[in-house]
Amino acid sequence: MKYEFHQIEKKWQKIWEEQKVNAAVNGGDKPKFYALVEFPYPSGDGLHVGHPRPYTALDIVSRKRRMEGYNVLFPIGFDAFGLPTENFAIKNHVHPREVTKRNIARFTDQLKMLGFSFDWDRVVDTTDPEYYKWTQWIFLQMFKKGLAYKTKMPVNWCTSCKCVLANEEVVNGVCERCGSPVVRREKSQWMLAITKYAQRLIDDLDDLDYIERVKIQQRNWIGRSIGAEVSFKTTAGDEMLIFTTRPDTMFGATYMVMSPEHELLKRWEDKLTNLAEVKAYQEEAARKSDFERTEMNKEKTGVRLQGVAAVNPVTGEEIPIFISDYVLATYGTGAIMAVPGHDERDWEFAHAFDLPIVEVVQGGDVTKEAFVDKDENARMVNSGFLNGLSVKEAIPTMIRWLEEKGIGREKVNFKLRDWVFSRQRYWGEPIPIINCPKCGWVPMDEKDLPLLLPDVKSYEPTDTGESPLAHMTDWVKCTCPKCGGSAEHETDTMPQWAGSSWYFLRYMDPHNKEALVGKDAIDYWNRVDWYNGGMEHTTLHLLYSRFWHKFLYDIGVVPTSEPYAKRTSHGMILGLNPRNFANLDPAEQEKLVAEFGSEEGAQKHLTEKYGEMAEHPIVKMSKSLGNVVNPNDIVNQYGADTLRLYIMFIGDFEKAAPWQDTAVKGSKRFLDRVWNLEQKVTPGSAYSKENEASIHRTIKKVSEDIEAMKFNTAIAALMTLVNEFYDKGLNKADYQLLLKLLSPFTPHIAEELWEMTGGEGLCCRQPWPKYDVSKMADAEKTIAIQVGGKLRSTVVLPADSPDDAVVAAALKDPKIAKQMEGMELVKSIVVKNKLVNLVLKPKKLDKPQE
RNA sequence: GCGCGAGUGGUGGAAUUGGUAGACUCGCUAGAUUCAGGUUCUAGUGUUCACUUCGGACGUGGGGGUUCAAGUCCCCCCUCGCGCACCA
Repeated sequence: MKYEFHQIEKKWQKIWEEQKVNAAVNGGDKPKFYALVEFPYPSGDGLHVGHPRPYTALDIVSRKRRMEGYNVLFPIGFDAFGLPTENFAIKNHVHPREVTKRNIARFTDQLKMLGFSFDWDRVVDTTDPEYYKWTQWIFLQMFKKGLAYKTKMPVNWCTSCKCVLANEEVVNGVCERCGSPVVRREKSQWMLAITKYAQRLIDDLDDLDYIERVKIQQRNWIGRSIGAEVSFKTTAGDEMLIFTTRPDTMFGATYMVMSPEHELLKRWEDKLTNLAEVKAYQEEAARKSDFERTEMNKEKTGVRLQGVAAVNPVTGEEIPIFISDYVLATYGTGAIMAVPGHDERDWEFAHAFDLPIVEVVQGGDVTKEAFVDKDENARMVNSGFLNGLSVKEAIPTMIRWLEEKGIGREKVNFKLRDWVFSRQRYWGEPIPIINCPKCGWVPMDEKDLPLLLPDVKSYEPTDTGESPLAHMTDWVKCTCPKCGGSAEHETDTMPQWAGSSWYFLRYMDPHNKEALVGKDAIDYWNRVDWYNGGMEHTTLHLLYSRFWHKFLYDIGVVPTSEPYAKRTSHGMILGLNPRNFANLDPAEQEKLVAEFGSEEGAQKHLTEKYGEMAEHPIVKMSKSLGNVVNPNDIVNQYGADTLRLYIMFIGDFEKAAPWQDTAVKGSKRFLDRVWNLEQKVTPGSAYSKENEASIHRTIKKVSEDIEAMKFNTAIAALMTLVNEFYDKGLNKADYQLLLKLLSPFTPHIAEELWEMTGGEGLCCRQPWPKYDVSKMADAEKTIAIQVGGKLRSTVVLPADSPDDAVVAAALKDPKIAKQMEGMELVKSIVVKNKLVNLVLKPKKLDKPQE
């Protein structure tokens, strides 16, 4: 019989669905396990081969857990609000809802085709009013607690999406999504006060089982620094507040700098004698995009304020104030004390403007460069009452002094900014807030939720920055819930990150009409046990959802302050670059070499033709390069099991890996061999003697590797086992063991062969095999014999042979005997069951050789 | 610049309480089977010298070091990827 994967896969997918083998139950005696993968954005392109990598990984874990007796919740859903759908809808004159429906249907088919063991009765769709009702509800709770507020502020404006972006969505000054330039605009926006949770978001990372690089990235993003806030008197009469991490260096503060946007500047207008110059600089700074402002190695520019100066509180000296765009309005207080001796930027600025540089910490040469080491043991100089103290002592001494004088205090500062939460687009959750001319911003009544998205004729974004909803006068007009007067709905919508910030809770209780999640359900499932997702979400979705969860914890909705016990991350699937010489077909290569003289010449030609990108043999998959792999094609050609196997075998799960079409057939070949192996099976209800040790070793290896996400080596171990079965023969018990181990990876073929060999019930419902360490060891061991650390021979000995027996056997070995000629044994090292190393030295000759 | 990670055959990648480097694939070579096939099987495949045999030398980005023994530990250097980036 042939391995007819198409039929087999359809057959078992149907049976699993009918028998609901993957349904999670809310409650029961089994231990619970909640495995989560990031739900997809249902794009018009359908699934690409990147999707199945994390899905297959947690599918394997989930299937193994079920076999181990867990009640497993492994759900899937769709994060379906967002710009691509809206843009597609605009271009093709279809309603985004229709587009979304079609895309979800397509994704569902594709996901089912791959045999993932999702519980399809728990599918969540963020654009479903029954779902976004609760997204809106959470927003209302945040509003009521003062965590959601509207404020006028400079925002990131994407010139192409015509929409504001959160800081997290701006990458190198361009839009994370479309790559267009981002400019600064003054706009009134809804904000979420994530900064109020900054401390907890950092501290609580310590107890979580996240891979380290995720923790590090979140810590860096939140960016906590400890220092002091100090107010400096000015000659204008008011005070200038600054933040510094180096209060110890205050005696070295020879000037001040504030950002061009600083609010004090407005108040000082009548005192500034060079106001025109100041204004010109402000305008110049405002015109620059984020990218221009943050370009590295930038020359320091600025303007000295004439007419106002500050007073250094420790030295009592009057020092000048500058404005410069190297000081950011959005960090700290938007102003700094400049210590050019001990800060690189200040040093550069001081040099450019010929300002005095004072050394206050010993250890460098401040005439040559800033000495920035925060060496705790370095001594203070030129620092009045701090002189002679170490940096370590000087910091608290200075803070105490500032507190006594009432002009400063210890202060923790964060890089994290509040979250810009409104978008001027159509396809998102409407913000359930009403603008009343009398009462201001008023929350909608909870019982009026969901606030439905209206059907609009045109959802094109506008250049004015107004939401498309603003044109829907009927929808906009409403009555104020507070005073009953006429009022207006907020017309901005929520960002795409809103719906995904709590979706994992909805899976626990997806059909609940009374609450976002029922108490029984949340008490039972508690939180996600294992969450796998992309590194690109570390400072976006992962951070946002932790924030929302902490809020929900604070208002008593969820029982845990953290949503995910464990977080792992997969590497990207890359593609071969068809424009790189190495990836051309041989005929093409030959032709180019003939034409350009050499491979280097040929590559140079390709680089000239296509640009620098052609230099890289492995690149991201992209439509424009035509190297995108569609999982449907692989399934059609080889079957879902082969795709699943290959995508897990491709390499280290956490690292990026290039898709190679030719390598896929190795996985197919393996499954063919598993299939054909059935012909060789002899009767037997216990593991055969000759395979027993290998079987126990393989069970251990596969079990442990799945937990460690080392799927590639787990599969290699299974391949080795199959190779051994071909060599040594196998019985039915051996074969069925193989099928059980294979079942999480390639469930369809495992199920079919299980049935063919007369296995009872379903393979996926068998208990996960156990291993016995005492049965893993071979009776005989191959011992390596080294001389001076170099392998010279091997010898086969009974397991656990005593050291002296090993040495004796080694010395008897003919190859070793040859090595021993003219030498004597100095010492020998034996590593049990592994090797013996003989250390030799030349024999002293008793009599001269003839 | 700072942080994190990584450099191993023709290729994807194994192997770190230091203990036989290259498991398991792809590719390639030879043979067999089939013979229109992207089929299957057997043997081989790090480089190199010897090649009649035994075998020898070298080999994990480069250079030092520790050790009976180093891909693994220590010091210096180079390259690449990712993240952050004037954060006071």
